Amino acid sequence: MLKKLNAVFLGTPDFSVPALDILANHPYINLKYVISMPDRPAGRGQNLKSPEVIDYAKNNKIKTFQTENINKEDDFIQTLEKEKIDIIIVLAFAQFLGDKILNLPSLGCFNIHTSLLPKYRGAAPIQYAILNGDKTTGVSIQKMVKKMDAGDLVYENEVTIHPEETGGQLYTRLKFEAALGLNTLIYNFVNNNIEYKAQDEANVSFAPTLKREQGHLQFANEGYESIKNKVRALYPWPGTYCFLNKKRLKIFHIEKSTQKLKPGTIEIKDNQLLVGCLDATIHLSDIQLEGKKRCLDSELINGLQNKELTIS
RNA sequence: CGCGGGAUGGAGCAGUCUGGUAGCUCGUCGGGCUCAUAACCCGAAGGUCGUAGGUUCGAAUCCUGCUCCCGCAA
Repeated sequence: MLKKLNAVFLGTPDFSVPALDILANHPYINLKYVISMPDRPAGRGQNLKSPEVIDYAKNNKIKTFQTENINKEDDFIQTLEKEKIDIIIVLAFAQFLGDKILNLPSLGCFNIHTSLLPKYRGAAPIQYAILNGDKTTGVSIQKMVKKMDAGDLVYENEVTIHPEETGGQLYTRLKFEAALGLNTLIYNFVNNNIEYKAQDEANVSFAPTLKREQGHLQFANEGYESIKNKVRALYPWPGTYCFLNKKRLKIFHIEKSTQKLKPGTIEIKDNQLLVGCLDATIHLSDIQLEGKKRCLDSELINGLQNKELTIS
Protein backbone atom coordinates (compact mmCIF):
# COMPACT_ATOMS: atom_id res chain seq x y z
CA MET A 1 0.00 0.00 0.00
CA LEU A 2 1.53 3.26 -1.04
CA LYS A 3 -1.41 5.56 -1.00
CA LYS A 4 -0.84 8.53 1.31
CA LEU A 5 -3.17 8.84 4.29
CA ASN A 6 -5.12 12.07 4.57
CA ALA A 7 -4.68 13.16 8.15
CA VAL A 8 -5.89 15.84 10.55
CA PHE A 9 -4.09 16.69 13.79
CA LEU A 10 -5.82 17.93 16.94
CA GLY A 11 -3.66 19.32 19.72
CA THR A 12 -2.83 22.48 21.61
CA PRO A 13 0.31 22.93 23.73
CA ASP A 14 4.03 22.44 23.09
CA PHE A 15 3.55 18.84 24.16
CA SER A 16 1.79 18.10 20.89
CA VAL A 17 4.41 19.65 18.64
CA PRO A 18 6.92 16.78 18.18
CA ALA A 19 4.11 14.42 17.20
CA LEU A 20 2.75 17.06 14.83
CA ASP A 21 6.23 17.39 13.40
CA ILE A 22 6.29 13.65 12.68
CA LEU A 23 2.93 13.87 10.97
CA ALA A 24 3.79 16.96 8.95
CA ASN A 25 6.96 15.43 7.54
CA HIS A 26 5.88 11.83 7.14
CA PRO A 27 6.19 10.46 3.60
CA TYR A 28 2.95 8.50 3.91
CA ILE A 29 0.91 11.33 5.37
CA ASN A 30 -0.95 14.16 3.73
CA LEU A 31 -1.58 16.55 6.61
CA LYS A 32 -4.71 18.49 5.72
CA TYR A 33 -5.46 20.47 8.84
CA VAL A 34 -4.22 21.28 12.30
CA ILE A 35 -7.01 22.03 14.76
CA SER A 36 -6.51 23.67 18.12
CA MET A 37 -8.07 25.70 20.88
CA PRO A 38 -8.62 29.46 20.42
CA ASP A 39 -5.96 31.99 21.38
CA ARG A 40 -6.00 32.64 25.11
CA PRO A 41 -4.91 35.48 27.35
CA ALA A 42 -1.73 34.33 29.03
CA GLY A 43 1.04 35.55 31.26
CA ARG A 44 1.51 38.83 33.08
CA GLY A 45 -0.46 41.43 31.15
CA GLN A 46 -2.93 38.83 29.93
CA ASN A 47 -2.00 39.24 26.28
CA LEU A 48 -3.51 36.81 23.80
CA LYS A 49 -1.26 33.88 23.02
CA SER A 50 -1.77 31.32 20.30
CA PRO A 51 -1.32 27.60 21.03
CA GLU A 52 2.17 26.29 20.20
CA VAL A 53 0.66 23.84 17.75
CA ILE A 54 -0.82 26.73 15.78
CA ASP A 55 2.52 28.53 15.74
CA TYR A 56 4.15 25.41 14.33
CA ALA A 57 1.46 24.92 11.71
CA LYS A 58 1.65 28.49 10.53
CA ASN A 59 5.42 28.34 10.29
CA ASN A 60 5.07 25.22 8.16
CA LYS A 61 2.27 26.50 5.96
CA ILE A 62 -0.28 23.99 7.21
CA LYS A 63 -3.94 24.97 7.24
CA THR A 64 -5.26 25.65 10.75
CA PHE A 65 -8.60 25.90 12.49
CA GLN A 66 -9.23 27.09 16.04
CA THR A 67 -12.38 26.51 18.04
CA GLU A 68 -13.69 26.23 21.56
CA ASN A 69 -15.78 23.18 20.62
CA ILE A 70 -15.11 21.26 17.43
CA ASN A 71 -18.40 19.34 17.69
CA LYS A 72 -20.40 22.49 17.05
CA GLU A 73 -18.51 23.53 13.93
CA ASP A 74 -20.86 22.01 11.34
CA ASP A 75 -19.58 24.12 8.45
CA PHE A 76 -16.02 23.16 9.12
CA ILE A 77 -16.93 19.48 9.55
CA GLN A 78 -18.48 19.58 6.08
CA THR A 79 -15.25 21.02 4.75
CA LEU A 80 -13.36 18.14 6.33
CA GLU A 81 -15.75 15.59 4.85
CA LYS A 82 -14.83 16.80 1.38
CA GLU A 83 -11.16 16.20 2.15
CA LYS A 84 -11.78 12.46 2.54
CA ILE A 85 -9.92 12.18 5.80
CA ASP A 86 -8.41 8.76 6.61
CA ILE A 87 -7.13 9.35 10.08
CA ILE A 88 -7.34 11.89 12.89
CA ILE A 89 -4.56 12.09 15.46
CA VAL A 90 -5.33 13.67 18.84
CA LEU A 91 -2.74 14.65 21.42
CA ALA A 92 -3.44 17.01 24.33
CA PHE A 93 -6.38 18.67 22.61
CA ALA A 94 -8.50 19.20 25.74
CA GLN A 95 -11.88 18.63 24.07
CA PHE A 96 -14.22 15.66 23.86
CA LEU A 97 -15.05 14.43 20.37
CA GLY A 98 -18.62 13.60 19.40
CA ASP A 99 -19.87 11.11 16.82
CA LYS A 100 -19.65 13.54 13.94
CA ILE A 101 -15.89 13.77 14.35
CA LEU A 102 -15.29 10.21 15.52
CA ASN A 103 -17.00 8.81 12.42
CA LEU A 104 -15.40 11.23 9.99
CA PRO A 105 -12.12 9.46 9.17
CA SER A 106 -12.19 6.08 7.47
CA LEU A 107 -9.62 4.56 9.82
CA GLY A 108 -10.84 6.35 12.92
CA CYS A 109 -9.59 8.89 15.49
CA PHE A 110 -6.52 7.93 17.47
CA ASN A 111 -5.49 9.52 20.73
CA ILE A 112 -1.96 9.45 22.07
CA HIS A 113 -2.09 9.21 25.85
CA THR A 114 0.92 9.35 28.14
CA SER A 115 0.21 6.54 30.55
CA LEU A 116 -0.18 2.79 30.34
CA LEU A 117 -3.93 2.65 29.84
CA PRO A 118 -6.27 1.79 31.47
CA LYS A 119 -4.22 3.44 34.21
CA TYR A 120 -4.55 7.22 34.57
CA ARG A 121 -7.29 8.13 32.15
CA GLY A 122 -7.70 11.88 32.01
CA ALA A 123 -5.81 15.13 31.77
CA ALA A 124 -2.72 14.74 33.95
CA PRO A 125 -1.37 11.18 33.63
CA ILE A 126 2.29 12.18 33.77
CA GLN A 127 2.07 13.97 37.09
CA TYR A 128 -0.12 11.32 38.68
CA ALA A 129 2.37 8.59 37.89
CA ILE A 130 5.01 10.49 39.88
CA LEU A 131 2.56 11.57 42.60
CA ASN A 132 1.84 7.92 43.26
CA GLY A 133 5.50 7.01 43.28
CA ASP A 134 5.25 4.74 40.23
CA LYS A 135 8.46 3.27 38.84
CA THR A 136 7.20 3.20 35.25
CA THR A 137 4.65 4.81 33.02
CA GLY A 138 4.36 4.89 29.26
CA VAL A 139 2.72 5.90 26.03
CA SER A 140 -0.56 4.39 24.82
CA ILE A 141 -2.45 5.03 21.62
CA GLN A 142 -6.12 4.18 21.58
CA LYS A 143 -8.81 4.25 18.95
CA MET A 144 -11.12 6.87 20.34
CA VAL A 145 -14.67 6.12 21.45
CA LYS A 146 -17.17 8.36 23.18
CA LYS A 147 -15.92 7.38 26.60
CA MET A 148 -12.82 9.25 27.70
CA ASP A 149 -9.56 7.39 27.02
CA ALA A 150 -11.44 4.08 26.92
CA GLY A 151 -10.93 2.88 23.34
CA ASP A 152 -9.05 -0.18 22.10
CA LEU A 153 -5.27 0.02 22.32
CA VAL A 154 -3.18 -0.03 19.18
CA TYR A 155 0.18 0.90 20.67
CA GLU A 156 1.76 0.56 24.11
CA ASN A 157 5.28 1.40 25.21
CA GLU A 158 6.56 1.35 28.76
CA VAL A 159 8.87 4.11 30.01
CA THR A 160 10.92 4.00 33.22
CA ILE A 161 10.52 6.86 35.71
CA HIS A 162 13.82 7.82 37.34
CA PRO A 163 13.73 8.07 41.16
CA GLU A 164 14.45 11.82 41.27
CA GLU A 165 12.74 12.70 38.01
CA THR A 166 10.42 15.72 38.03
CA GLY A 167 7.12 16.15 36.24
CA GLY A 168 8.77 18.57 33.85
CA GLN A 169 11.57 16.16 32.95
CA LEU A 170 9.20 13.27 32.40
CA TYR A 171 6.91 15.56 30.41
CA THR A 172 9.76 16.41 28.08
CA ARG A 173 10.78 12.78 27.63
CA LEU A 174 7.22 11.63 27.00
CA LYS A 175 6.70 14.44 24.53
CA PHE A 176 9.23 12.71 22.28
CA GLU A 177 8.13 9.19 23.23
CA ALA A 178 4.65 10.19 22.08
CA ALA A 179 6.04 11.26 18.72
CA LEU A 180 7.91 7.96 18.40
CA GLY A 181 4.70 6.12 19.18
CA LEU A 182 2.88 7.97 16.44
CA ASN A 183 5.65 7.17 14.00
CA THR A 184 5.32 3.48 14.82
CA LEU A 185 1.55 3.64 14.52
CA ILE A 186 1.72 5.12 11.04
CA TYR A 187 4.28 2.51 10.04
CA ASN A 188 1.92 -0.20 11.25
CA PHE A 189 -1.00 1.29 9.34
CA VAL A 190 1.03 1.49 6.18
CA ASN A 191 2.00 -2.16 6.60
CA ASN A 192 -1.53 -3.12 7.54
CA ASN A 193 -0.25 -4.45 10.82
CA ILE A 194 -2.59 -3.01 13.41
CA GLU A 195 -3.88 -5.02 16.36
CA TYR A 196 -6.76 -3.79 18.49
CA LYS A 197 -6.66 -4.73 22.14
CA ALA A 198 -9.51 -3.93 24.51
CA GLN A 199 -8.66 -2.19 27.79
CA ASP A 200 -9.12 -4.06 31.04
CA GLU A 201 -11.99 -2.15 32.61
CA ALA A 202 -11.28 -3.76 35.99
CA ASN A 203 -8.02 -1.81 36.34
CA VAL A 204 -9.13 1.66 35.33
CA SER A 205 -7.84 4.62 37.27
CA PHE A 206 -8.08 8.35 36.69
CA ALA A 207 -5.80 11.36 36.57
CA PRO A 208 -8.07 14.40 36.77
CA THR A 209 -6.89 17.89 35.93
CA LEU A 210 -4.45 19.22 38.50
CA LYS A 211 -5.54 22.09 40.67
CA ARG A 212 -3.03 24.60 41.97
CA GLU A 213 -4.35 23.94 45.44
CA GLN A 214 -2.91 20.41 45.24
CA GLY A 215 0.52 21.98 45.45
CA HIS A 216 -0.11 23.49 48.89
CA LEU A 217 2.04 21.34 51.14
CA GLN A 218 0.53 20.51 54.53
CA PHE A 219 3.64 19.68 56.51
CA ALA A 220 1.75 18.96 59.70
CA ASN A 221 -0.41 16.30 58.03
CA GLU A 222 1.74 14.69 55.37
CA GLY A 223 4.58 12.21 55.36
CA TYR A 224 7.92 12.69 53.67
CA GLU A 225 7.37 10.36 50.71
CA SER A 226 4.07 12.00 49.84
CA ILE A 227 5.57 15.48 50.02
CA LYS A 228 8.66 14.48 48.07
CA ASN A 229 6.53 12.97 45.31
CA LYS A 230 4.42 16.12 45.14
CA VAL A 231 7.45 18.34 44.88
CA ARG A 232 8.79 16.16 42.05
CA ALA A 233 5.52 15.64 40.23
CA LEU A 234 4.26 19.21 40.31
CA TYR A 235 7.56 20.76 39.26
CA PRO A 236 7.63 23.06 37.41
CA TRP A 237 3.87 23.30 37.01
CA PRO A 238 1.63 23.93 38.92
CA GLY A 239 4.35 23.90 41.56
CA THR A 240 4.39 23.24 45.29
CA TYR A 241 4.25 25.95 47.91
CA CYS A 242 3.44 26.88 51.47
CA PHE A 243 3.17 30.18 53.27
CA LEU A 244 6.10 31.58 55.24
CA ASN A 245 4.94 34.45 57.46
CA LYS A 246 1.82 34.79 55.27
CA LYS A 247 3.88 35.12 52.11
CA ARG A 248 3.83 32.47 49.44
CA LEU A 249 6.98 30.38 49.43
CA LYS A 250 7.45 28.25 46.34
CA ILE A 251 9.32 25.03 46.95
CA PHE A 252 11.34 23.56 44.10
CA HIS A 253 13.51 20.98 45.81
CA ILE A 254 13.62 19.32 49.20
CA GLU A 255 15.86 16.85 50.99
CA LYS A 256 15.48 14.72 54.06
CA SER A 257 17.25 16.13 57.12
CA THR A 258 18.67 14.24 60.07
CA GLN A 259 17.37 16.91 62.47
CA LYS A 260 14.21 16.32 64.50
CA LEU A 261 11.45 18.90 64.31
CA LYS A 262 7.81 18.65 65.34
CA PRO A 263 5.36 18.38 62.43
CA GLY A 264 4.34 21.80 61.13
CA THR A 265 7.17 23.73 62.80
CA ILE A 266 9.91 25.66 61.02
CA GLU A 267 13.40 26.51 62.21
CA ILE A 268 16.74 27.76 60.95
CA LYS A 269 19.51 25.39 61.92
CA ASP A 270 23.04 24.87 60.60
CA ASN A 271 22.38 27.43 57.88
CA GLN A 272 19.41 25.43 56.59
CA LEU A 273 15.70 26.14 56.46
CA LEU A 274 14.07 23.13 58.11
CA VAL A 275 10.45 22.16 58.56
CA GLY A 276 8.96 19.16 60.31
CA CYS A 277 6.48 16.91 58.54
CA LEU A 278 4.51 13.96 59.88
CA ASP A 279 7.33 11.41 59.88
CA ALA A 280 10.53 13.31 59.13
CA THR A 281 12.27 16.67 58.94
CA ILE A 282 12.60 18.36 55.59
CA HIS A 283 15.34 20.65 54.34
CA LEU A 284 13.80 23.21 51.97
CA SER A 285 16.85 23.74 49.80
CA ASP A 286 15.61 25.42 46.61
CA ILE A 287 12.91 28.01 47.19
CA GLN A 288 11.40 31.32 46.15
CA LEU A 289 9.59 33.90 48.23
CA GLU A 290 6.68 35.79 46.70
CA GLY A 291 7.91 38.82 44.74
CA LYS A 292 11.53 37.66 44.99
CA LYS A 293 13.85 35.60 42.91
CA ARG A 294 14.41 31.91 43.31
CA CYS A 295 17.39 31.18 45.59
CA LEU A 296 18.96 28.70 47.95
CA ASP A 297 17.64 28.52 51.50
CA SER A 298 21.06 29.53 52.86
CA GLU A 299 20.75 32.84 51.00
CA LEU A 300 17.19 33.56 52.05
CA ILE A 301 18.10 32.75 55.66
CA ASN A 302 20.62 35.62 55.72
CA GLY A 303 17.70 38.01 55.50
CA LEU A 304 15.52 36.19 58.00
CA GLN A 305 17.79 36.67 61.02
CA ASN A 306 16.02 37.41 64.31
CA LYS A 307 12.59 37.13 62.78
CA GLU A 308 9.78 35.00 64.06
CA LEU A 309 8.91 32.32 61.52
CA THR A 310 5.54 30.72 60.93
CA ILE A 311 4.65 28.22 58.24
CA SER A 312 1.24 27.28 56.93
C1' C B 1 -4.94 49.24 30.28
C1' G B 2 -6.33 42.05 34.63
C1' C B 3 -4.49 42.25 40.38
C1' G B 4 -0.16 42.76 43.44
C1' G B 5 5.12 42.72 45.49
C1' G B 6 10.18 44.27 44.56
C1' A B 7 15.03 46.98 42.78
C1' U B 8 20.02 49.36 49.05
C1' G B 9 28.39 47.03 48.82
C1' G B 10 29.43 39.94 45.73
C1' A B 11 24.47 37.20 48.07
C1' G B 12 19.87 37.45 51.08
C1' C B 13 17.55 41.40 53.76
C1' A B 14 16.50 45.97 57.37
C1' G B 15 15.99 51.15 57.02
C1' U B 16 11.11 54.35 53.50
C1' C B 17 5.03 55.52 57.10
C1' U B 18 7.39 59.87 61.25
C1' G B 19 13.38 63.27 55.36
C1' G B 20 19.06 64.99 58.60
C1' U B 21 26.43 60.67 59.87
C1' A B 22 23.96 53.77 55.28
C1' G B 23 22.79 48.90 58.97
C1' C B 24 22.16 43.23 59.74
C1' U B 25 23.39 38.15 58.36
C1' C B 26 26.62 35.78 54.98
C1' G B 27 30.63 35.96 51.57
C1' U B 28 35.57 38.16 50.22
C1' C B 29 40.54 39.82 51.85
C1' G B 30 44.33 40.29 55.97
C1' G B 31 45.78 38.62 60.81
C1' G B 32 45.21 35.32 65.18
C1' C B 33 43.99 30.55 67.47
C1' U B 34 44.46 25.29 66.17
C1' C B 35 47.59 18.98 64.61
C1' A B 36 43.74 20.79 61.51
C1' U B 37 39.09 22.97 59.58
C1' A B 38 33.89 24.84 55.95
C1' A B 39 34.73 25.99 63.32
C1' C B 40 36.21 30.14 66.62
C1' C B 41 38.53 35.31 67.64
C1' C B 42 40.34 40.23 65.75
C1' G B 43 40.59 43.64 61.75
C1' A B 44 39.77 45.56 56.62
C1' A B 45 37.97 46.48 51.86
C1' G B 46 33.54 47.10 49.22
C1' G B 47 27.39 51.06 48.19
C1' U B 48 26.82 58.42 44.00
C1' C B 49 20.52 53.26 47.93
C1' G B 50 17.62 50.72 39.47
C1' U B 51 17.20 55.21 36.24
C1' A B 52 15.58 60.50 34.90
C1' G B 53 13.47 64.67 36.83
C1' G B 54 10.73 67.41 40.86
C1' U B 55 9.84 69.22 46.18
C1' U B 56 13.44 70.70 50.20
C1' C B 57 18.57 74.10 53.61
C1' G B 58 18.98 68.74 53.18
C1' A B 59 16.08 62.77 49.84
C1' A B 60 17.48 55.55 50.20
C1' U B 61 13.24 57.97 52.61
C1' C B 62 8.08 62.51 49.78
C1' C B 63 6.05 63.38 44.30
C1' U B 64 6.22 62.13 38.84
C1' G B 65 8.03 59.55 34.35
C1' C B 66 10.95 55.31 32.63
C1' U B 67 13.59 50.44 32.76
C1' C B 68 14.19 45.67 34.79
C1' C B 69 12.75 41.36 38.22
C1' C B 70 8.95 38.52 40.54
C1' G B 71 4.02 36.51 42.86
C1' C B 72 -1.27 35.85 41.57
C1' A B 73 -4.18 34.94 37.47
C1' A B 74 -4.36 32.07 32.54
